[in-house]
Amino acid sequence: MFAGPRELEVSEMSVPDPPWQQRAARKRSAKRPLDTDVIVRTALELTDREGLDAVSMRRVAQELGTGAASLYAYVRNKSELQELMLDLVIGEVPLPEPDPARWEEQLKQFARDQLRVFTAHPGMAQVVARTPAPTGPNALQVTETMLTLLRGAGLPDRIAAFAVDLLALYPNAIALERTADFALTDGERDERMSQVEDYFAALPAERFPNLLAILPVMMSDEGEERFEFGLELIMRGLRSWVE
Amino acid sequence: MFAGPRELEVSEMSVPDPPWQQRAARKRSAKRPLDTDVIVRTALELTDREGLDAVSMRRVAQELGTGAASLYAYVRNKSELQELMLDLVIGEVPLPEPDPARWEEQLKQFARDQLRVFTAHPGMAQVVARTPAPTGPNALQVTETMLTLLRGAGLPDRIAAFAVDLLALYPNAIALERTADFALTDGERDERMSQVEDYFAALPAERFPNLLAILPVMMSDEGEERFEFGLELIMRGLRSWVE
DNA sequence: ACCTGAACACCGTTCAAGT
DNA sequence: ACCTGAACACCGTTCAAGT
Repeated sequence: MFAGPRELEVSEMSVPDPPWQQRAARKRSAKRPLDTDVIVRTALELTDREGLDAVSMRRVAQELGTGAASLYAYVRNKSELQELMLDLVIGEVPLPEPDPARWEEQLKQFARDQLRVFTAHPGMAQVVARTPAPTGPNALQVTETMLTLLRGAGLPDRIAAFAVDLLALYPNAIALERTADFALTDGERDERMSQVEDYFAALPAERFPNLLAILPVMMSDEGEERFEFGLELIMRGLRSWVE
Repeated sequence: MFAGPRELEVSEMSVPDPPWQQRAARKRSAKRPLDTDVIVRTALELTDREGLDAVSMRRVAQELGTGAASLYAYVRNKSELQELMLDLVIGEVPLPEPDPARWEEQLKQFARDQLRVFTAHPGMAQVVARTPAPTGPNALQVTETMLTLLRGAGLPDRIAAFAVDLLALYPNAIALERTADFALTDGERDERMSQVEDYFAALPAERFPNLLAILPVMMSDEGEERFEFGLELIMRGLRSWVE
């Protein structure tokens, strides 16, 4: 496995090159033989800038000054590359020091951090949705910590096992929603938004009385409150199983 | 808009052609000019057989005996085609006659039906995740009915607005998970499963004590109970907001 | 032993040219 | 007015041929 983001590489700890050497340094790094790590990081940087859909084997190779075929020496296929990217991303979710007394707040914060991290890497939430059970080292560490909190709270093992799934599912589903329109420009987003608003407002009141009654609430811009509502609902549900 | 599945077309109500006329009938139908409806239905049939990833504009056109370019007279682009497919699928979710006394059970059944329908059309859950707010006629009807149940239960409008989102999000996220490995053969699925199991079992006990303690529960095949747990959790959470 | 150009079998979308 | 062949600019992946 490649090094997760919590481990610093030697190169990251050293002093930066002075400006007059940077051109040479870049050239050297371009000529340095590939390895899995640099491929995965390059793919992730491209994701951050242009979204996962723009990350093709060809684009990543181009970014590294080589051809797509060369990547296949280090990565089985595109799907494996995405799973490696995924574990790198999961590694950015901060791990709390489990404090049984604050289990609810710590689990909520976990979910908030997960949402934040996946929103910063547009499209990576799709990879989670496609990956049955993430088994990278960072994913395992996250799961272990969540289980510590859930079992420490006094939840039965069976409930804890279900809950750990649910607590990963929810922020990921929201991240999926929030990064869905990443490819759209702000103008296109606004246009779509006002079109939807007009369309809803024009619905026949006799067929959609509840929808129209609730329209102002649905259209109000409270994405964050909506997410927090879901978290609070999950916590209230979990509390009911604490023995 | 094209006709939803709840409306019968004339052709569907008529008696089937006798066998000796069917070849001619098929030929005629192959020559009949395209329309949006037949394109959407063909795309959905292809999805059911081979999964959404196999549904390209070219494949759909081929199925209809024409070229991809011809589809663009009836459908703006691939994304619009998928949104039309989505509303057709949502139309398969049965609408209950709202009974305020049974709001919890009716909402649960809604979620179960949504999961079932989206599992039957592998990949369509991805389209939901990508579509900010489905606005097709069938989607609107589903939302209206859910809101009737939620408001009828005595939930405040704000909570009802949040809850209707959550109640669509959850079965969809599970459907996404369940249809993720549609492209895999049964053999590949089993192989992956047993690999994951071996991998988990080999983890160092001192670093992952909770994960290992809970492994039997996580590996037990209770996907349905897991889904029902989430439903029950949502209901317990919602109950706490009933005024 | 390692790397890669070129090829294969695909994409979504556009548009000039046909009927 | 309607339809579509061919083209454009892309894909993921393989493999023979090069160094």
